[in-house]
Amino acid sequence: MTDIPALKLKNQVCHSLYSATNALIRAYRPILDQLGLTYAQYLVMLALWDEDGVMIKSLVERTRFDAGTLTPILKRLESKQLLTIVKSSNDSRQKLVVLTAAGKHLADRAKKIPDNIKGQINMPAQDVQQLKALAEQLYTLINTNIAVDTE
Amino acid sequence: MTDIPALKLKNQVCHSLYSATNALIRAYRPILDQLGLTYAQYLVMLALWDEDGVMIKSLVERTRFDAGTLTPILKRLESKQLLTIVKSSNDSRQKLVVLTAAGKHLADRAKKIPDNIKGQINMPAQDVQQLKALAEQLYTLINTNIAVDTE
DNA sequence: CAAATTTACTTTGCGCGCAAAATAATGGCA
DNA sequence: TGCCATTATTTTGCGCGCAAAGTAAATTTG
Repeated sequence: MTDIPALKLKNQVCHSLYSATNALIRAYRPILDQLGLTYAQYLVMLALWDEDGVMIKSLVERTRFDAGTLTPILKRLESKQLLTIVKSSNDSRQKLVVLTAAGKHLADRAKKIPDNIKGQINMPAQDVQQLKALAEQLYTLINTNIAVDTE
Repeated sequence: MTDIPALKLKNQVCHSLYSATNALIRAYRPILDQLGLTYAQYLVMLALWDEDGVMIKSLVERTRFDAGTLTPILKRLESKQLLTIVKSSNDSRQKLVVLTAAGKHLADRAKKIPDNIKGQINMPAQDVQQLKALAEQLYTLINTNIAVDTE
C-alpha cells in the first residue's frame, strides 16, 4: 500500500531491536523462573552483585532503569528477602540497598545462566560482541543528543 | 563483589540491547505523540500501511507481537477511528483489520518520522544497517533454536 | 457424523517502562 | 535565618508483553 521505503516495517531498525530484545528476554524467562526472578529483577541483582550497600540513585545509573520503575522492583526483591532497604544516616533523603545473605548466595545459582543462554542461542561470539558494541553506541548517541537538545 | 566476568552487568549483551531499545522508543515518543500513537501502535500502523484488510494472525506474524498484546492495541486504534475490525464471512473465527480513510491518511503525516529520528540519533548509516542485521540474526537464531527444543 | 483436535482470537493477571506529579529532606544564598 | 531551588525517592496512571486459560468456530478422524 505505502510505497515509501522508510515506512516499511522491514526497514525499521527499531523493530528488529525491539523483537530481538523481547525474544532474548523470553529466552531468559524459563531459566530465571528457577531463581524466582524476572529479567528486570535479574539486572538489578547483577548490579548489586557488582556492588551493594549503595544508593538507589546508583542503581538507576547502573541498571539504566527509570527511578519510578526501580522502586517497585526493589520492593519485590525485598519481599523475596534478597535485600533490605535502609535509610541513610548522613542524608535521610537517601536509601541504601543492602543484599541479604540469601541475596548474595543467589549469585552462585546465577553463575551458570550466561553460558546456558549462550548455548541456547548459538550466535558466534564475535557477532554477539559487535551487536553489543553497536547497541551501546546507539544508546550513547541517543542520550548525548537528547542532552544537547534540552540544554 | 562478584568476580565472575559473565555475571557483570557491563558484559551483558541483553542489557545493552534492552537499554538501547528503550532509549530509541523514548526518542520516538515525542514525535509519535503528535500523531496520537504509541510506538507499539505505530508498528501496527506500519504493518497495515504495507497491507490491510488482513487477518489478525497476519499482523501477529508481521509485527511479531503476541496475540494477547495485539488485541487491546487494535481496540485502541479502532477507538481512534484509524481502523475497523470486521468478522470474516468465510471463516467466522477470523477477523479482518481494515484501515479507515483517516488511518490511511495518517501515513502522510508519518512519512517524515524516519528521517526525523535519523537526524536526532546521528548514527552512521552503515552502523545502523549492521545493528539491524545483527538484531535480525539474533531474533532468528532464538526462534529457530526454541523451535528445535520443543519438537 | 459425532467426538476429538486444531485454529483464531480474547481475557486475565502480573510486572514492567515511563511521564508527570507528589513528598520530603538538603543545600545555597541573600 | 528564612526562603528557594535542588536532590532523592515514591506515587499515579496508562500502555504494553506475555504466559496461561478461556471461548468459539472450523477441521480432522475414527
